[in-house]
Amino acid sequence: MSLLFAPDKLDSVFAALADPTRRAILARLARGEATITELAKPLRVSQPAVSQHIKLLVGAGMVRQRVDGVRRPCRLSSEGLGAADQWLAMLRKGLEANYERLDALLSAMDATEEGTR
Amino acid sequence: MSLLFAPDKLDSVFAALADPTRRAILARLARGEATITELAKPLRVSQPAVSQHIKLLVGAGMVRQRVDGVRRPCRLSSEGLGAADQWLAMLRKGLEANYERLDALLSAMDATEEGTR
DNA sequence: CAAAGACATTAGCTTACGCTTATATAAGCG
DNA sequence: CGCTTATATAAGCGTAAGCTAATGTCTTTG
Repeated sequence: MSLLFAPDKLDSVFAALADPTRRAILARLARGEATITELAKPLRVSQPAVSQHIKLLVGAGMVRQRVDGVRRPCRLSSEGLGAADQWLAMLRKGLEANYERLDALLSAMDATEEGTR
Repeated sequence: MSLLFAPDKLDSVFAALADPTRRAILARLARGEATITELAKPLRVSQPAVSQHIKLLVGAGMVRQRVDGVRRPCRLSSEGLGAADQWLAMLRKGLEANYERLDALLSAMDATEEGTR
C-alpha cells in the first residue's frame, strides 16, 4: 500500500537527505552552482546516477536548475530545507518541553520527600 | 556493495525521519513519554511494526528507552536531532553564501553597465 | 503455578531504491 | 552538416525497507 498522491513533502525531503551521495551533492552546491558533469566528476558514480539524484532533489524542493545552453547548472533551494527545519523545530520544542516536565516531576518528588521526612 | 561498518550516522538519522509512521511516533513522543503499545494504538500498524521502528529510532539516536517492569517507555533523545540540525545548518549557511554571491554578481554587472554606459 | 499482558524476534512478501549500461535528444562547433 | 559535449530516459538488477502473521520471552497477577 502506497500513497498515490501527495506523498507528504517531508517524506521526499528527508528521504533526499538520507542518501550520502545526495548529501555530497548538496554539500558541493553549498559552495556554489555546479553542472551535472561537474557534480559527477568527484563522485565516483555515473552521470545518469547524478541526473537521477538531481531530479529527486528538485522534486524535494532542495535544488533548482536553470538552463544554460546544453548545461543545467544546479543551485540550492531553500524550500525543502525550510520544511525540514520547521518540522525539526517542532521536535526540538517537544524535547525541551519534556525536560521541563522532568524538572516538574523531580520538583514534585522533592516536595513529597519533604512532606514524608 | 554496502558499507560494512559505520554507515554514516546522518544516514540513519535522516532515513529515520523519512518515514511518516516514524515521524508520527516522534511527534507523539514530543508530547511526552509513551510505551510501545500506547504508540501503536493510534497508528494502524501492528505492534511488531512499532517495535521495529523504535529499534531503528534508538539506533539513530532519536529515542531512548527505559525499562519499567514489562514496559519500555520511550522518550525523545536529542542526539540524533542535534546531528541533523548541525548538518542542515551547514546547508543553510551555503544557501546564504549563495545569495551573497548572487548579490555580488549583480553588483558587478551593475558596475559593468555603469562603465559601458 | 497458570494465565494474561507487553514486547521482541523471525520469516516471508511486496515494493522502492540506487546503480549501471545502453541509447536518445539537443546544443555548440568546425 | 557531421562531430562532440552535456544531459535525459529506459531497462534491468541486486539489495534493503516496511509490513504482517506467527511465535518466543518475560513480568505481573490471580
